[in-house]
Amino acid sequence: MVTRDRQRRVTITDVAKHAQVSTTAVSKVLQNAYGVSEAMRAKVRAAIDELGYRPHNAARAMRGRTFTIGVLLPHIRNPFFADILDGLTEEISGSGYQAIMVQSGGRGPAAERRASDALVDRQVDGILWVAPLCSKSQLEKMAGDTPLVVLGRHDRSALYDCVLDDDEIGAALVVEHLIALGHRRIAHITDDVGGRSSVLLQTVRATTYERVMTEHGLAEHIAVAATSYTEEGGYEGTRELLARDPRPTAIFAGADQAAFGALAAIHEAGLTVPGDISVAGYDNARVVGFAHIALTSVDQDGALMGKTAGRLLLERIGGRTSAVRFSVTPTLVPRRSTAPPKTP
Amino acid sequence: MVTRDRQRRVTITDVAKHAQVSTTAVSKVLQNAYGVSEAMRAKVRAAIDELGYRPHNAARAMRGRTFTIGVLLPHIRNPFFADILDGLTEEISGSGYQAIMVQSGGRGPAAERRASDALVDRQVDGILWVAPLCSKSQLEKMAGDTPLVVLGRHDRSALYDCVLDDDEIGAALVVEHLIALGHRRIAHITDDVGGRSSVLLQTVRATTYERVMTEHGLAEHIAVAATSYTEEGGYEGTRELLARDPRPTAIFAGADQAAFGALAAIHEAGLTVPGDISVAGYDNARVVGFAHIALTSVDQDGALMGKTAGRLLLERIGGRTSAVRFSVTPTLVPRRSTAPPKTP
DNA sequence: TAGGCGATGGGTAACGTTCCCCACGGTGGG
DNA sequence: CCCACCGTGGGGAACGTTACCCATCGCCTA
Repeated sequence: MVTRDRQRRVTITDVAKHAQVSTTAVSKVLQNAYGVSEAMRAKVRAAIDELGYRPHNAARAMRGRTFTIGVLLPHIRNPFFADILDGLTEEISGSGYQAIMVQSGGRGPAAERRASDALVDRQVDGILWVAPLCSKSQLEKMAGDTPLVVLGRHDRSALYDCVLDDDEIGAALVVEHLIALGHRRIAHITDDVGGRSSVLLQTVRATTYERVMTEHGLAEHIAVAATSYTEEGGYEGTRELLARDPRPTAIFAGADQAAFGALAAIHEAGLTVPGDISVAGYDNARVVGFAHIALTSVDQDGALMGKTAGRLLLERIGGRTSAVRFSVTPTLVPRRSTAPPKTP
Repeated sequence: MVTRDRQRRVTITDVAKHAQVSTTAVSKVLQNAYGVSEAMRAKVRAAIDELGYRPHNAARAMRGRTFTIGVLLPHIRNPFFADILDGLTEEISGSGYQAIMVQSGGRGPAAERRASDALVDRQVDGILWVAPLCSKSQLEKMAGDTPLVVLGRHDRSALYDCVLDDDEIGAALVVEHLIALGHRRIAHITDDVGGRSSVLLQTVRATTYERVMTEHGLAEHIAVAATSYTEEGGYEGTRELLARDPRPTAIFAGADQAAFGALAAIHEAGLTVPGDISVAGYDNARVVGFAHIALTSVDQDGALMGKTAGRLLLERIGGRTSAVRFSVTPTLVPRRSTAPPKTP
């Protein structure tokens, strides 16, 4: 490998020389530390501006802080994650921290592990982990190294904070909405890529679906397609469900993305929404209200969740060691994709 | 701020002690450097495994390399970016490099600047910058610090590589497709958030639209709504276009996301697609084929572009200094959202 | 007036890694 | 037999920043 002849960076030493003070003084100004006179502050600030100095992150990292927050996302295809990230960005902007994202999903637990290691190795000051699949003990191990906030997972730990929506309420809202409309043959599309652990939100949604169906005496109509929370998953799952006889009159997809795939499969089968089949999703990503077929969905305020996660992370970085659990209550947003079933 | 009592990391010194060799030797093994016997290699490898050693990234960064590639995306809402990232990830997986993402857009040029600075400050070994808005001189300045590949921008530089699709061909394909169907009043939705520089792909698409219209004697029907490549932008732009009299019979949205917004606005106005109005997008993000209304779009193979960008970046990091420009030829994917206009 | 104290500024040793050197031992050719 | 050379391994400085600790100075109090 050839060494690039990049121009030498401006360092804290250059600033110190230029301002005719010590590097320590410059560092103190940078940290807003105690024991710096106003005159010193001004002098150093001027030198920094004049030279266009920017702190060298790696050097800071060697001393313990990087002013970086790592975000682990399964992937970036789900628009709901963008809402979360917007909230996070809003919260940490102005705090001096910068968020970096890494994709954790798509290639199984080994990839997830690699991605989380990558953030730890890069010495980020805190990690927001969205929908982790790994074990609680692994999360706690990481929390020992780095302040950690977990989003979208139903467990508790004394070592990290949890931000989630109440998926039991959300899923129940959908199923009860469909039942209230008169549906009985209501099917569900779930994600089983990460297994069926009860801490995973997809498991909670699926279990709640089954519970509510049973409570309403509809246990015999329970029909679950276990694919994934993606367009492809929704498409395949729906094809599977449509092949059953009698076919469902409503489909509750565990995520909006899967619901999109469901719409495609239904259309391809020559059926209409909501005429022949009602479809509901979950997440209420901004796009679903804009879609041609406005999708009934469950809103869980991703921006608020992201914002809260950012706040909790900053608190933890600031020294809080007690654990916090923040849960938002989801609401149903009925739109045109759900309607009473045709009388048979 | 409280110092966390995180357990001390395993360092190269620990490995060296455990293997009873020097730190230099361990480093050499890590680098696959010349001058290391097979026995030494094995001994060090064993010690590394036994201790679970992972190199400390910040310390490496101080010496020049981080094994990190930075990706600057305007935002993560556009599913097309996910295709690019998949390609990049595929290419660099196994190379020892890790990609980290930063959002550059959403809050104007200052935010873009902050995001790019963040990556430079974090000493990434190379940067893939998707759809930058800043000036060429700023890009070249960055390229002096860090190997740079720019994706989706119509310029050339001796200092960085360019990956793009031929937007002239792509836009022409759409407009000619609509004209061939019999449309005359074809409108366009463009993005002018980043200004109207001719190096921006949105400008190229808009200019090409006007050129092809003119070439077909349809100059008087040119109608452009300048909003943004988002659902909201497509929605607002379409409302604006629908208010004209006579209203267009076809809308070419410069991006799929905007096309989704257009579909919503058209539906809201009580019109049908493609019955009353044809709609075409650009990017052919995977989701558009799945949507209920399958959208006519332009495919530019984001995965290939991402993969190529990754390759070029690795080459540049490896020492290549000559500039490369890689252009994919887009293809039209006609779907159900475009059809001949109603005879008036 | 001496001693102490608070406020400010600086010297310097780390942090973990790499890489430029140099040392050492063995081998082969003159 | 001596010297040059090659293959291997190690010593140690350097990267930029921070934080501990000490020095200095001016002022207040006993």
